[in-house]
Amino acid sequence: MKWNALHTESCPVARGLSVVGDRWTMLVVRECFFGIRRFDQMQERLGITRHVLADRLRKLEADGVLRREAYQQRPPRYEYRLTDKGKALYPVLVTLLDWADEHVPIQGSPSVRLVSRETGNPIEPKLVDARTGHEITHRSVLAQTM
Amino acid sequence: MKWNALHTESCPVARGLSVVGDRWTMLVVRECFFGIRRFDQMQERLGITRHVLADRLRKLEADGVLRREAYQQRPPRYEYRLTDKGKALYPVLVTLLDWADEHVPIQGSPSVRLVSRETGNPIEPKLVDARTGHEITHRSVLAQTM
DNA sequence: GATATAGAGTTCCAAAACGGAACTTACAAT
DNA sequence: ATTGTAAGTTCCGTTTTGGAACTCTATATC
Repeated sequence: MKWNALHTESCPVARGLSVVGDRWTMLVVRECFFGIRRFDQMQERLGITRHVLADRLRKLEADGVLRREAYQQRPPRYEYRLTDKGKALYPVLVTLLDWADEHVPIQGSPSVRLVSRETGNPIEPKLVDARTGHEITHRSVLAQTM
Repeated sequence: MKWNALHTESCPVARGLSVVGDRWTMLVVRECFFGIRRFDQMQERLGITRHVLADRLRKLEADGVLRREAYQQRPPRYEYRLTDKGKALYPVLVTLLDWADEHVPIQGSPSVRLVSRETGNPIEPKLVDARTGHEITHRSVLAQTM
């Protein structure tokens, strides 16, 4: 199976990965959540090659995750912002961050924690069912094809 | 920056992606959650090349996400199972599934829904703070380096 | 006894993606 | 005239991937 064929897969996990499932894409999205909007800034912060960054930005725009906006004319300059679809990736980013923070530690390096913008209190992510409030685990839940 | 350098990055998102951030890895993990444990079965279901699958399984084992276990001697045959670290990836898989189900639709293809194993009721994933129960959004939360 | 099947890989090759560094284009500032 | 800024593009050598065939050990079948 070619990679692009994932786009047409019936499994939503595969379809999701067809958009964000490569080495750099989620890091670009992360930078956007950090408020980084410009090409050069992303390139320097990520250490990604300019070629690959340009390619990822194009794809993310084509997929509707980012929006390309001119912030000046003469010379034309563009910046990238998350669309609503892009912003909806936040839970994916947070669960990944939470998993890695616990399971892919690095000694001596500063860790990251999530805090409430309001209270400053630390936040502990937990995935629940919106209706019942029960935690979602692989034991309590079943994926069902409709 | 080389890909492997991500392992030593301070950002947990980057470290997480150094383990699961490629085209196939999360799909292999998905298969494991579905109960698929054997090489040939994964290869056929995923349509991945055998070469790449062997490589991913090796890496996932090295990273402690999967465990390789002999299920017979003569000839030696192995299967792969999720470790606790691997099982902890479930929320990442679910948030990705949920995002794609809503934002990367495919016309005419069967959708997927999550249901409770107990009640059979549909489940709607929501990421909350375990302490307060408040929903986690990019507006309410701040990532802070410690 | 010869052949087929199973299962977990390995090997080989051509095509695609990636990393690194320099180059382009359009303007502003010194 | 030269330097700086910003968003890319171009070129080239290395890595990774896709695809198909092959290996190796053992059991099952003709």
